[in-house]
Amino acid sequence: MAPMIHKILLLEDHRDAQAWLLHALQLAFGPDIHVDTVSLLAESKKYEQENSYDFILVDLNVPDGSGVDLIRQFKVAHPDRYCVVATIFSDKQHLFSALKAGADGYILKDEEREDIAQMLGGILQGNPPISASMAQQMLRYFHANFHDDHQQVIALSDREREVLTCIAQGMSNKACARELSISHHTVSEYIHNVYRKLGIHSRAEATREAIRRGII
Amino acid sequence: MAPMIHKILLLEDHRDAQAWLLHALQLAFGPDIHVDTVSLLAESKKYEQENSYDFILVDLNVPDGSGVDLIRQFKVAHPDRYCVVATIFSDKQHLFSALKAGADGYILKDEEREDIAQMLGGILQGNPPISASMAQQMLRYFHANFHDDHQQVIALSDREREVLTCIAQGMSNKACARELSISHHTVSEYIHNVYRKLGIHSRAEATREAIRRGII
DNA sequence: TGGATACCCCCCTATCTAGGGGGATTGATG
DNA sequence: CATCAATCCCCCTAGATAGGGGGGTATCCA
Repeated sequence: MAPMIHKILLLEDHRDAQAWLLHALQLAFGPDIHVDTVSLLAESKKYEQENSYDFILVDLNVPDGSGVDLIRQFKVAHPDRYCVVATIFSDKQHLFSALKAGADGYILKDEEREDIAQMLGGILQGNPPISASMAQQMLRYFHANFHDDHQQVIALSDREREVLTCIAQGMSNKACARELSISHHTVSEYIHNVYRKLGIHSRAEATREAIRRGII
Repeated sequence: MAPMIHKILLLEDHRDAQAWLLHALQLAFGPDIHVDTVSLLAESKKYEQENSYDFILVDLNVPDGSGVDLIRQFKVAHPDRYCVVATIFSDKQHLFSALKAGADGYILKDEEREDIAQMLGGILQGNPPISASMAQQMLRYFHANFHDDHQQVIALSDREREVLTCIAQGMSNKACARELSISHHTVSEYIHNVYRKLGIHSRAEATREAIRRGII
């Protein structure tokens, strides 16, 4: 990852927040960093293309779009450089769309400036700058699947699992039969068994189950 | 969440690590905590059932099984109490299986004792105790899907997306028609369009696409 | 000897898939 | 203003497929 952070792009449309975040950046990375501050998404994407930033700090709601677009552009071009969100949005939609776009951190602007600076600086030691409540959200994401996961897994036979794998990938019964070198009547029967065991009644549900079980 | 932490269960089979973690717990939560220390999974599960702990600190590899089982048991019984992993395993398999089981934190034992204590204590302020490299793993998990996600998303019309949502959940064309209050012939045409746009040919594939796109 | 598993065959009907039509409504563009 | 493209809605037919029911044989293992 980036060993030093000098050249920084800050996307933030509020004057006050600009100054506030700039100060936090200086606290985090020292006084002689170079920070380009822009207020609009379009502007930021242009700057990003024409310069080579070590680090970008991004607000999500800017007047002409979402900072997520900048994150995406930056991370496609520089997957190994850092990109952190600073926002007031604490909902999981904003969080996860930013993370999916490639954000390496997600800070809420209602924190103390010193805390923000410390979190930002931590990135150089490999410590992702993530506000406590956002880290909780991420944990909850993993906890969410756990109920489904550990309840008694209905056992499928090898053949049934193979058939399920095939049809969940969109194969027809005949294709599945060819694949497994059995008759399509037999395939049909296995599917019947799988449906009965899993309590489902259609291929779409079978696909969902297969994905949920990690079979495909 | 738990306002105070008094009664703690520590599952850890190494003598040295027991003392080390006990000390970290005292640094984090004060000297007058009560800590039951056990070395075996079976023992820990028994203790957990017979007592009411505010907090459990769990090693993953104990001689008679995996600490994940204790986490699961504890979190099923007390979803609102804290459970943190302390381990030497830094791979994502161990991490994610612990998180799925319900872990609220994941600490690597090669950290400084003061850092461990600080992370543990942070839980009372809602700050999940997660070692830096493990937090990075979690981030990478979300980044992983981003390539699929941002490649040009084939646009579906509102109606097409609604229909896709229905059939991806396993509804028949007729059920979908009832749901959306349109004729099943129309449903059939929308499905046809969706198939064409997404380059698929079956309901199973439609379900996969719908899941991949986050529609269901 | 029963039960679970794997494999095969036949039947039926309902549904789906893929074509072919026909319109109505928007919004942009010349 | 026309008109063009996109979107949305409806109808029809025909063949393929799926889902549910029945029947059977063979193996392996408790």
